[in-house]
Order: sequence, then structure tokens, then C-alpha cells
Amino acid sequence: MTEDPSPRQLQRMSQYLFRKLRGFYGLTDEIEEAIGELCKDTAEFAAREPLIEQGEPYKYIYLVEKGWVLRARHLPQGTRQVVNVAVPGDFACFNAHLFGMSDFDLVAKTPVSVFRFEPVAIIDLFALYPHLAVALTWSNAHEESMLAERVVSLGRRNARERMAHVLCELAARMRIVGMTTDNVLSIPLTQEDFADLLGMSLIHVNRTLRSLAAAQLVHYKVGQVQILDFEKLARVAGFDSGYLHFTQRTDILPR
Amino acid sequence: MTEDPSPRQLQRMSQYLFRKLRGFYGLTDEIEEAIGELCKDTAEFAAREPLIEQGEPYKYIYLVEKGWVLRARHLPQGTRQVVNVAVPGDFACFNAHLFGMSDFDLVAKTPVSVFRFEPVAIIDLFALYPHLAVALTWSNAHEESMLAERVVSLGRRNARERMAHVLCELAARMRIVGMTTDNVLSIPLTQEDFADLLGMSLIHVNRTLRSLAAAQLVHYKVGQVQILDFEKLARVAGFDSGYLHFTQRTDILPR
DNA sequence: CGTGTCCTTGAGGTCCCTCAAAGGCGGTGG
DNA sequence: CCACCGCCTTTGAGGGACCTCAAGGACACG
Repeated sequence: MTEDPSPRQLQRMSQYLFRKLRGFYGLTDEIEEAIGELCKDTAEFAAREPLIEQGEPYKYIYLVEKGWVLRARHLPQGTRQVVNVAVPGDFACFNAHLFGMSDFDLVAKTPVSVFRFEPVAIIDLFALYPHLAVALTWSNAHEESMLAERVVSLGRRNARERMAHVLCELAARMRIVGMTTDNVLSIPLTQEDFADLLGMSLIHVNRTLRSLAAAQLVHYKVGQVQILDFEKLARVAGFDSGYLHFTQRTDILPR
Repeated sequence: MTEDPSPRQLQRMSQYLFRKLRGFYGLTDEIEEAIGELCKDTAEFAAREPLIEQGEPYKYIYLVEKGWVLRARHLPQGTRQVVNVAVPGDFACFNAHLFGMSDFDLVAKTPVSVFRFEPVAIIDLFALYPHLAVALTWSNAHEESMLAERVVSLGRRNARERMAHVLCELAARMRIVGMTTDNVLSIPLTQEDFADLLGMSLIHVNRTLRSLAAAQLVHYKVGQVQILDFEKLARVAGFDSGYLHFTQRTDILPR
């Protein structure tokens, strides 16, 4: 499950994360180095394997390098809610590690490789790698922003809008880290996963997807979603990519 | 709108925040001092006055000292989704300030006083006040945890459970910062606010509250919610306070 | 005493759920 | 190479949770 990365691997390691950060501000060498320092330990997980389970203490902070990871809560009545999905370049458990134990399952949806590091006191971490604070805080803010947007979706958008919205979001996120260049997205989520992500039933997900397909907006099949008309889809969703904040800012660089 | 706090005020300023942090770990003098240093500027807002509006650039990071603040999104079709509420001791806009502009309205629900400070580069901030990083990161984690729980509620709990759950959460949050000691909560939210917070219609909120009242669980009136049977309410909600992480940890103190 | 704000109740409709069942498709084993 | 199995998708039918529209009542305030 664990192996030593070669220097070559380290070189190429967090290109996903770097691409995201680069979109946000001029990525400095210090930040790249700090992240490189931190990400020396790697691990692999098979599909369906949990990285951490509800109720367990946190052992690591993860940076996803390959594959998809779902953060989900299992409710007593047997239902599940997927809170968010992590794709390459996303951190997992960063701020939550402050807490004693996890409130959620973190489970590999595909074969997954991660970089990971043991949580140390934040204050030590930032003292050791001051430039890391920027990257981590940005990642935090980004994740919280997506969570807030999910709350908006679940609270005030209907099934069609929710589905359209999450597809727009995934398209944008995958594009910025270079997971896709055209409108064909390799998304390993089943219709049941979408149901648990969007707070609806599997059956209604299916009908919604068929309806979007009939309208020539998207074409879903297992493991692959093709966006036929992004503009129109975004209009259906009320999707405004602003909340992802993938826009350059130069005024807040560390001095 | 702005005034200089007297030293006495500073002394008493963030008791709310301190109580929360104290619940989490032994609050050190350094942290208290760092926060005190930062919170020299205060501001007051009237009820309904926005602290910041959707689309505006961030000017400040806020620490709520008195009153209630709602973070809400207004959708094109005229609906509103309240993403979370901030009570005394809560930060607002902390990590979001990294972004160019706000995705949400931040509006005073009651007369509000806040401490505020201008965002500087995170790296500078943490270098200046290293002990602050802990408090801020914990606050971040806490807020994200509540957001995640809201996603679970909106996605997989029905109206009755959602209402019960949010009341349990508010009770717990108000108790830990000392806003209440018994089961009578001064909550300034109207039924419409609850509707927008829980993603339901005003009318259904009303029926749900009446139903909870009929079951002798809670008694709602304007500005005040009385919890008649917390245990039972928590059972209805499927509420487990774990996600609030108001439990002592001594193992991760900064050295 | 009118006006604004908020709560309350009724009635009808709809979005989405649950239950039920069938079909496609890749993998595995006999 | 076919039969079978597991996993996922698809479709139908009926029901329920919640929504919208409509209207009335309570209460505070100037």
C-alpha cells in the first residue's frame, strides 16, 4: 500500500495541485518546494477501499494525486449522503484533522494514489513551511466555497438544476487541473453516486439524466459524461463559475 | 459605525470565542493576546444592514461579538438560501477573503457588533501572530464541519428532522459560548429565515414547528425557541453533537 | 387605527419518492 | 462458448412529502 517515490515522481507529483494554484496566483518556487517537502510519503488504495472511516481518528492529511475519492456520511436509516468528491490536486482531511475523529467516510471510488503526511501542530507546520499556509488556506477556502454552493443547490435548486450544476462544476474542476481538454469527462460516478451527492433517488437521477440527454445537453454513460452544450447546461443550472475562484489574483502574493 | 474600544472592552471582547476555544483545547495566553492584538477595530451594524454583499470585494475579516449574522445567496428566480448563521464568537469571511469578491450576502439579522481586521497576506498574518493560526484553523474546520452537516441535512433528512437538527445545533452552539444556560433560546430567526436555512417553504416550516410543538418537543415564538425535551428532539433529528467537536483535546497544543 | 411584519390554516397540485420489474453488459467459470 | 451472476441502467405505477396560491389573524408601532 505504501512505496517510496523516486525523485522523478516527486518532480511530477502535484502538477494537479500546482495547476490549480497557478490559476489562482503566481505559484512561487517556495510554495512548490514546501509542498514537495511535505509530500514524501505516498499510498495507494484500491477502488472501494476506505482511506478513513466514520468514527476513526485521523492519521494523515491527504493530497490526492490520482483517482477519485468520496467523502460520505452513512445515516442510521441506511441512506448515504456524499458531501463532496476529491479529484487529483485536492486535499482531504486538512482542517478536519484538528478534530479527534472523522465524521465521514473517505472512500476510494477508483484506484487512488495519494501523498500523505502526518498532522503536526498547525503552528509548527506553518513555522516549518511558511509558504504552505497560503496553499493550504486557499485549498480550504476553495473547498468551503464548494460546500456552500452545494448547500445552495440542495436547498434551492430542483433535480434538473442540481444535476446540471454538478456536471458544470466537475467539468470546470477537471479542466483546470488538466484532467480533460474537451467536453468528454471521465467521471467514475454511477447514477447512485450522483443520487447520494445530489440528495435524490437513484431513479430520479436516471430520469433527470435522460431528460437532459433528450434536450441534447449531456450524454451519460458508465464512467463517462459528454457535455453536448456547455453554455446551455450552465444556463439550465444557473451555474456561475465564480464560486470556484479559478481566476488570477496578483495582489495578495506573499511578499 | 466605528468606534475605538476601551481597554476594558478589549478585555471582555472575545469571551465568546475564547469559550469556544477553551472547549476545544487549553486556550493559551499567546492565543488570547494574538486575537486581542488583531481585534482593535470594531464596527456596529443595524438589523438588516449588510456587512458585505454578493459581488463586492472583501474589505475585512469579521469576528462577531454581539448579534446574529446570516450568510445567504440570492438566486435569480428570487429565492434565497441561507448557508449558515454566525453567532457571537464566530468568524466571518476568514478564508473567503482570499477570493476577489464575495459569493454571498452577509447581513445583520439583529443589531450587530463585530471586531474586524483587514486581510493581509496569510503568510504575513501567521508570521506576525503564529498562535493565531491555531484559532483560525480550528474556526475554519468548525465552520466547514457545520456546512458538511448542513449538506447531510438538506440531502437526506426530511423537514421534521432538519428542523429538529438545526435547533439542536443552535442550542449546542449557543450553550458553549454562554448565550444560554437553560432550554430557552433567544433566536432571532423568523419562520421565513428557517425556511431559507433549511431549504423549505415558509408554510411547511410553520406546519413542521406546529407538529413539533404538538409533540411537546419545542415551542416556537418570535425571537424565542424553548426546547421542551432535548433528548427526544435529538433523537428525532438524528443529532449527534460530535460534528461540532466541542470536546477537549490536549494532544495537539502548540508546543 | 391604519400599516407592516409575521404567524396560521386550507386546498389543490407537483416534484420526487418507493416499490416492482426488466434489460444491458462485462466477467467468470464450467 | 454459453450460462450465469453481479452491477448498473431503464421504465412503469402509485403514493406521499412538500410546494404554491389564497386568505385570515395576531401583534407591534407610530
